[in-house]
Order: sequence, then C-alpha cells, then structure tokens
Amino acid sequence: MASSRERRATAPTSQDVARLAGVSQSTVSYVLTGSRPISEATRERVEDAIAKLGYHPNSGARTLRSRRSGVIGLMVPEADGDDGALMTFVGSIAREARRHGYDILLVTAQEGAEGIRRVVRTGVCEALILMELDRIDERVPPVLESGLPFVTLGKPEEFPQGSVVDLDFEMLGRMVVERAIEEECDRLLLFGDPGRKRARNDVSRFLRGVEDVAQEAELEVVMDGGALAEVPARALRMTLPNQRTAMFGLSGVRQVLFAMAATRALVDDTRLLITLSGADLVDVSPLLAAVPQLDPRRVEISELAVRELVRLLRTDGASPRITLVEPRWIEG
Amino acid sequence: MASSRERRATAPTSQDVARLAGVSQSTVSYVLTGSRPISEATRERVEDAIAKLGYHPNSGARTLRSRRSGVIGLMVPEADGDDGALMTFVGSIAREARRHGYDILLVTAQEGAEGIRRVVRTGVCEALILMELDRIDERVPPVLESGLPFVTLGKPEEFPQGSVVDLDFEMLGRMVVERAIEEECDRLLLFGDPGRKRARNDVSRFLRGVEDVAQEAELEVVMDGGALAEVPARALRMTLPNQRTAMFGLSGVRQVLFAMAATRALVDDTRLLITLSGADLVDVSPLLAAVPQLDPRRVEISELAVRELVRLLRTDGASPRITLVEPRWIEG
DNA sequence: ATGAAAGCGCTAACAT
DNA sequence: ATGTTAGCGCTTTCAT
Repeated sequence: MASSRERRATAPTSQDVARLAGVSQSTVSYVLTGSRPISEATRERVEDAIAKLGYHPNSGARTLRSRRSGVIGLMVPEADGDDGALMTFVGSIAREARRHGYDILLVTAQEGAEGIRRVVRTGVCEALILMELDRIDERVPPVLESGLPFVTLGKPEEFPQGSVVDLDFEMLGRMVVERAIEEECDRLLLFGDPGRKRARNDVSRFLRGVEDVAQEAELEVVMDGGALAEVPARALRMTLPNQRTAMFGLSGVRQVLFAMAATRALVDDTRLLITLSGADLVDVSPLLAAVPQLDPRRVEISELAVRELVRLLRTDGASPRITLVEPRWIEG
Repeated sequence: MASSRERRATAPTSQDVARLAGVSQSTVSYVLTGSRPISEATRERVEDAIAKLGYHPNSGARTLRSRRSGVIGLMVPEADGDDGALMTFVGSIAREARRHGYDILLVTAQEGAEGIRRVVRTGVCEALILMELDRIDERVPPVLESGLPFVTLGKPEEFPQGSVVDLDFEMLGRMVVERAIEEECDRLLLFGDPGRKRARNDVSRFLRGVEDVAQEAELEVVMDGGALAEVPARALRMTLPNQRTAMFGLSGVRQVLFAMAATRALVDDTRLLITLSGADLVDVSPLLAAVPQLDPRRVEISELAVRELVRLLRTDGASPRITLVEPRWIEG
C-alpha cells in the first residue's frame, strides 16, 4: 500500500502563535500565564491568533518548565462488585477539578505505596486525593514524604499534614439510633459486618456514634456478620412478639433489600429498615422507614475536596482543614 | 515564622543516576528505554544507582521529548445515579492500563468535543478510550482529526478508524427471546424505555436481536416506557389468566426489583424476570429465572479494550479491529 | 510594555 | 558498547 498522506498533524506551538500575532514567543506565554501586564492591543492579537490556530500549550513542556502538571492524582479503591457510589465520587471530582483547570489521573489502590511514589517522583501529579484509606495505610508515608498537598476523602484518626473531607459518620450513627428509638424499636441490627470492619475509620466513627446514644437508651445493638442474603431471616428470628427491629447497614443495602423480597420476608410491623443509600431507593417506600439521602452529599463531599485541594495549591503555606458534611434524612 | 526547613525535596534526575553509576547521562536513558544494547555490567551499575536513588524519569521531560505521555484518556459518561457497572469498567481499565505501563486520565462526557480537543492538543494523552458514544457524537470528529489511536467501548454503526470492543448485544437480544420462549412465556416486557433509547447503539442492536427471533416465534414484545416503579403492576395487568410474561431490562433492573418487592407483586407463575446484571443478584433466586452474568464480561471487555489500544500503539500501521464479547447465562 | 535567551530533564541522532 | 550533543516547547529572568 502506498502512503496516501501523513498520519498526525503536529500541533501548533506558542512560536506559531507569536509569528501570527507579530509578537515574541515569550509574550504569548505571558498572555497565557498572566504573570505580567500586557497591553490590551497585544493581548487581543495574541488571543485571536490562539483562537485561529486552535492552540493549546504543550503539557509536557509546561510541566517540565513550571513543575506544575495541572494533574491531580485520585487514589481509588478496588470496586468491589456493584458500588455505584464510588463512581458518583469519581465523576464529581473530575468535573469539579476541570472547573478549576485540573485533570484527574487514576491511581488504583492495587498499585499501593509504589504507585504513589511513582506518580509523585515522575511529576505527573502535583496533588493527590486519597479515597478509602485504612487506619494504617502504606500509601500515606510516600504521600507525606512527597510534600505534595493532599486531601483525604474519609477521615483518618489524625492527619495534620493534609486536609480531610468526609461525611460526619458519628452524627450518622447518632441519627440512626435516635431514629430507631423514635420508631419504637427494641433492637438495632447492623448488617454488613460492621464489627469486623471496625478497622475502617468511617465504620469505627459510625459505631462510636451509635454506641454513644444506644448506651443511655434501651436499645440493643446487634452487629450481624453473616451472609447478607440471610439478614432478613435472622432479623425475624431475633424479634420476639410485640417487638420491633430496626435494620441498618453502611453497605449491602441493596442485597438486603433483594433478600427481603426473595425470602418473601418483607418489612412489616416487626421490622424497620433504615438505610443509607442513593436517590434510587426513595421510591421503595413500603420497605423503608427513612433513607439518609447521601447521593447529594457525595457530590458535595467531592466538590469540597477538590476546592480544598485547590486552596492548598494556590495559597502558599495554607494549613490543612477538616470538613465534615452532615447527613440528612429523606423520608420514604 | 522562621523557615525551619525547605518544603519539597527535588527528585533525582538521570544526571544524578549517571554520576552515581559512573556513566554518561544518555546511557542511563538507553538503559531505561532499551533502545540500544547495553553491556550487562553497565546495565547493572545503572540499575543499582536507580534503585539506590529511587529514581523515576521525569514525565514532563520524557513526554516533551518523545511525544509519548504514557497516558490514555478515558472518556467517561455522566454517572446517572447508582451505576456500579461503570466503576467496574473504569477500575478494570485503569488496572489493565498500568499493567502495560500506561496511566488513565479521566475526561468527563461533560467536557464534550472541546475536552477531547484539549487533551489531544496539549499532548496529555497519546490514545483514547471512548465510553458510551451516541450514534452521532460530537466528540468523534476531534478524535479522528487527532489521528490518535482509540478504542470504543460500545459499538457504533461504522467505525473503520478506531477499534471497537463491546458485548454482543444482538446475541443478547436473541438469547433473551429464546429464553422467554423456553420458559413458555407469551409476552416479553422490555422495561427501561428501550423504544425511546433506540438512538443508543447498544439498545438498537439489542432490539434488532430481539426482533429477529421474536418475529418468527409467537412472542409478543412490549416496550415499556413508563416509571420503573410501576413496571411490575403493569406486567401483572397485561397478563391474562394462564399466561406468562417475561420481563427484561438493559437498565433499571434493581429499581424494578425494588418495586416488585415494594408492591408485594412478586414473581409467580405468571411472571418471569430475566435480568441483566452483576453477580450480586445471583442470590436472589426466587425472583429471577436467569441472569446473564455480565460483571466478568465487563472486566473482560475493559481488558480487551486496553490490550487492543496497546496493540494499536505498539504496532505501527495496525488496522482497527472489532471484538464482540459473548454474553453468558448464569442460572439463578 | 515587550523581547532575547537560558534551561527544565529527557530521547535519539550522530559521533567514535 | 558508550559518549556528546541538539533540541522538544514552554516559563521566567534579565534586558531594554
């Protein structure tokens, strides 16, 4: 086959823009970065030339020279099965980042500490957002070492060097218990094995909230560690006549719902499901007593995280902040 | 405040490695790129020095010089509510990309054609993976213009310039109808408004498969365009005594399940739910007749997409390919 | 208010 | 088998 035409048109450079605008190359750069005053006339000619050529500054050159890549690394956890919430975070973060002129580069949890070291040392990322950290996490030391600004989604025990944005899980725990009491339940069944997941910071904070309030009320808290499919049956079994069991899980809500339907053991006077989930569950009223509406919170948390990171990037010597977002009920 | 110590340690360069190994800087580069033979002794000294310094090549410099950024742009659709499948794709793509030495940069659908133009012109991405294209999509022209290799997840009508990896939706359509007939159903209710979504290529291919087989069988196909919450009630209403209705949806399966539970209108002899979903639904047997197990397919599709893109990147002048992945049943 | 020029850290052509 | 060197396209200091 003879070559009909060449493959890739090479992108215009600031040199090309300068030539077209009749200015020096550095002037183009100054117009772009705004790091020195430019006369209105010159700026206009440069901007026209930029538009005419469809010029975009070369990212490699810019990064090499300025040490700012315009890229934020996002450390995502392994998606275990069907976690829709995760994509809400990722999508909102990407959108908000673009709004501030940054791109998002994915770093999978699988890459571990070495992955962090890599994106930091190669200079691809100039800041990091960390999702779902363990309480002791191998990926934290390389982040601290790098000195890059970072924001954690999900509050670790102590983290004075980076900012934190998270849902107020302690408050959520208190809210769930209070709700169960209001609904005159005798027992709160926490499914999804929160006991064993206590190592996770969100879980431990949630449980702290639960225990705070449950202790002084007459509410028995049971942590279920078995299969999600059997949660409804177990709830039924542990509920004596004239009693009522509230059910709540930080995860696995859908599976439990399916299971309740499947076993034909639906919610009735003896059981109450308080669930934590997205907007799509609000319609399922007969099954639910109340849903803390978290989907908008997730977007809010994502946006706050990005804005906080941008603040750290722009303000030199800015100190980290902790931001907790309050959960809210949606009545079902 | 007096400065106690400087903030960020500057990363070692190939120059530092060269000095430590007692070779020239270019030799370090050749060891790294493997683009010329190096004696075993030299290679070893260089690699030792690299390890000792924790050296990683500067990404900006490498990109600027080689025009290869090592970054693949991933165009993700807007996550509408709780779409767990999406994150499965994104996660698997990121993992597989890393396995081949590439990073994934997110490009949200929201950015549109201009977003594509931007990542292409700035040179951040050297290849693209496109998810959920419309049949006529404004983002395609800039991709073609760029000349960059790309892979589409989800088959468009015609696309000779880029590769395609997708589920075989036509086969899925045929499978669903055949299954409904096997199960002695008189009617197939397609929920989630496939009629109006026919513009989407996967939907249109699915319907083509459905219609192919349904025509010659005695199966009535009804496309439901109403609220998902009322699908079970409508199915019940349209089913005469001694009849059976199969139900299937490409999306909204969970909502329909919830609705069936909520209205206490469960599956019985008159109705059969054939659903398209992840592994988490397999347990819900009484509700389901059969589940095409798609979660592993999604991982497979993601990995194939990345591998295909890598092939296009590595093999010069490689021609695009279409890869269709077969759906498979899982019995519930 | 603008221009000229240095150089960021690499890759790869051109040496030997 | 290795070294020397010329840039890639920007940002920014030093001129004017």
